[in-house]
Amino acid sequence: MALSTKYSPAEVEHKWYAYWMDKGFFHSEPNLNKEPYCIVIPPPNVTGVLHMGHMLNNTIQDVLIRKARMEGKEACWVPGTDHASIATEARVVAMLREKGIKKSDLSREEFLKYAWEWKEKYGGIILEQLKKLGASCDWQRTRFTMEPELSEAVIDVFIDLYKKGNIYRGLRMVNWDPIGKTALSDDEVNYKDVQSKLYYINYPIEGTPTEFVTIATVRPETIMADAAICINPNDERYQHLKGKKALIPLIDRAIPIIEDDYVTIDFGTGCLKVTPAHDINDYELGKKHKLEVIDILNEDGTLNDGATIFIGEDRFIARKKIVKELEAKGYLVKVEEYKSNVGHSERTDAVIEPRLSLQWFVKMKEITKPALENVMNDTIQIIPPKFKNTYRHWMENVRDWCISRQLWWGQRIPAWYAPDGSFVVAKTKEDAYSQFRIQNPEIKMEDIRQDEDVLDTWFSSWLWPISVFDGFKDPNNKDIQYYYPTNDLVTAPEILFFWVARMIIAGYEYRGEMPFKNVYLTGIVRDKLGRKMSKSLGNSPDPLELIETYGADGVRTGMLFSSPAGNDLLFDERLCEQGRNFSNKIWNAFRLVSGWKITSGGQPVENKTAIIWFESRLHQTITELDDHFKKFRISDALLTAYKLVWDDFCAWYLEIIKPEFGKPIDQATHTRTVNFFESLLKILHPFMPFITEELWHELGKRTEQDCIIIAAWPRAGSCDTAILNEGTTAFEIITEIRNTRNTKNISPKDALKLVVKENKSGILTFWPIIKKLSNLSEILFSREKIINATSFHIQSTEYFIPIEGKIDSVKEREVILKDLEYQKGFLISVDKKLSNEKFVNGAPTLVIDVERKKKADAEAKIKALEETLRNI
RNA sequence: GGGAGCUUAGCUCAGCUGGUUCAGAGCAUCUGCCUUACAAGCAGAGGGUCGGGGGUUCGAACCCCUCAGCUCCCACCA
Repeated sequence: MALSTKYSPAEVEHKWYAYWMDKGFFHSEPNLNKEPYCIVIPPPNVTGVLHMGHMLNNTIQDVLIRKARMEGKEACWVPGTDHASIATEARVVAMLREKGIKKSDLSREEFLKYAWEWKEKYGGIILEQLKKLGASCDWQRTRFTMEPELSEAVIDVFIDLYKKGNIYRGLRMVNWDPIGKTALSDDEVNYKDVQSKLYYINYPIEGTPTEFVTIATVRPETIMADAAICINPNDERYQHLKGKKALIPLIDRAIPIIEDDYVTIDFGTGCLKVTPAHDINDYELGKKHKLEVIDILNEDGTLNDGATIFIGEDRFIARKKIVKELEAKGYLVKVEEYKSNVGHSERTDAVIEPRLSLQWFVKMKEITKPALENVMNDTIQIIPPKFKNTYRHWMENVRDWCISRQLWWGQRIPAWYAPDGSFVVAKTKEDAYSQFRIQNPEIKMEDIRQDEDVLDTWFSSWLWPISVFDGFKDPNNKDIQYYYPTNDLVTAPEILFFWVARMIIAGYEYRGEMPFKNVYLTGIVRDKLGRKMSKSLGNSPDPLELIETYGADGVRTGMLFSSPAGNDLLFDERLCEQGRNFSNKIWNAFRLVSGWKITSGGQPVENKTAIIWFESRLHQTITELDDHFKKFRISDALLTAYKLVWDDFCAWYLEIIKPEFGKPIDQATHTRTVNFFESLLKILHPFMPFITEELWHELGKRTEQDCIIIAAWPRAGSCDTAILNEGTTAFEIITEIRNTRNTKNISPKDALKLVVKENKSGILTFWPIIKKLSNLSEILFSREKIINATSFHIQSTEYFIPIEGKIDSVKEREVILKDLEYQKGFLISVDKKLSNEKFVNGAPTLVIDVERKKKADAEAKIKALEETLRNI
């Protein structure tokens, strides 16, 4: 059956993925005879579906793991998902709402039952999608951050940190998400520029109702929570107000006018309303001046009784109503447009409300020390290194980490409370009970209740590189001893602090060792206009559709064609098209090679040369590839392989050895060519796993286990630079001849004669190749003048192509004169350099030798050109 | 406000220690080809004052200063 000229990936991909799984090639167990290589996946949210960021990220990881596997390492890629407490809980709440169930009507247990059901049903989608991409994860090791063993680890770590005094409970201003109804850590808040309004409001002075103090605020709905007006003590304008009181409009509550140089004189009106319950800075100011904290908001962002007016209204509706009333009663002075930076919840996008509450915190100062040190001294390497500074900046200014969340989906905080409010931290209620009994022998088991809150998701994912290993708590556990520390971590720079930094902290805290050696930070995938790909913009292509259109190999190569580490990737679907075209090119090269009949006849001399030449190119390229990989230049590695296959193998090598149509190829050349093809497939396999596996099996008879996925990565051998240089010259000659045909309108079918103007003819072993690829009838070597010929120069050698009647001597002269002019100019600049004493004294001899050679070459070429000119 | 980075061909980007013809690659473009592996292709070609200015150096895309534009991270002054 004739093979189609188009490669169709769809049928191949499913087949090989299933085969690899079936043969257990993805699975890894500790093997002391082999060097381990381990990657843990950045666990995607259980709520997630595959997006372009995942595609990039996981393609890179798969390239690395496949390369390691081929290098004979015990390659282990641990997959899994993250329970993502806020995001998942929000999904489940939404799902319940659709069913007409309110979360508030459910008990904790009932809700969690729904949540687990949801997770079982939808939680694995993304992992299934990764398989389509070809991700060679060890699926037997799939982990979930909330499975029992991992959850237990989280609780143990909490208790341990508490005992060490690194976890505490405290009343703090936290970022409150009124939609999620939970506290967020600082990192979960996104600040966005929002066009808002600055309201200037008059507060009457107590006792002198005609006198006012004007403040400016963007949040007029919080005036009922005001505890003071603050002025700068040095502000000349307000000296008369010192010691007086102001009345809050609408509610007429008197508040003191205080002084603090925190207030900027020339900002706004120079008067600041102080609202300790609803602003972080005001809270600090309030503490300093011992002001009353008046909380007027409920946890869902509506006004509470403390507000005394507009009770029950949403904060933003209340704002409008209050403004209206202030205006009606004459308190509103003016309104200005104002751009302010407003915090939004990363998960729900709600406007963050600073809120005072009791939360749990991790003290960061001490435990971050080894994590900072070992990144700065490159024990852990961050690629690209520019992120080291960002990392250091964060680590040096890190604040305590708020880890409690007012949610149900997650690991519940192991703190237990007695009716009197005292608490203990314990793994079980029984433990807590016995601890309480020491203080209070009267206490009853049923009086003890557990903290309602759960832990921040990152408090579980920071243990991921440790907790993914079975039985990791056992000090003699083989898995963790063998695989830890893992090798490379590939992730997006966005989660450098959320996750990467915290994993490093936990790694040193709990294993005394780094969790991974290298952190490779990918870029952010943007569209070709530079916008971040997002659902709301609708500018992100569906990865699965892309795979369907271009094949997984095509999409993988498309992603990698332009993704230097840490630089954003402007994704263009055309890159995938290029990847698909490359698959097709490989496919067609295979069609050519597989279609040949083999003869036992002799090997043409040009084939011998071609084989020596290509072998050198191959080895040279493998050396380059290994270097690129070592430096995590994945994109460069791919491009290097791409050029080797397309240019060197297909365009040169195959064209040289290709027999005339219908004629057979000699056995020796065929065997070597198949070997070369196999090496190329191996080099390509990490990037394009499917087509390479398919062709690997097409190219030879294979046993069941003989798959390219575990074939040995080619070793770089010696490389004959002399032959490579000869090849380069030969290809230049061929290109010049083809160019001559193009410009002179000579058909490739008309044979030409080439005259080389030199007496030494034996240097280049490539003459037969030149003859074949440029369709020459003969090649002559002569010092004689050649008439009626066009010519070109390669280095200082001149070549003639006699073409009767096609010579335009005026044009020929022009071309040569132009070249001559350039060469003369070049010679002058070289001469100038060489006659510069400082250069000759200052530059290394190697550089000077090069300049001397340049001079000699230029002189020879000028001489040759001048001679040609005389002959035209 | 603090920090980091970017600016090289129409586009996306390499350029690693200042020195080989160093001004590169891929894509796109143009010209000619459906030539028996491939038009998802083949053979050629054109295209750049390395953001502007200044300096250091025998020598600068690369080091320093300065100006301009862009991006990201951190902080959150009402």
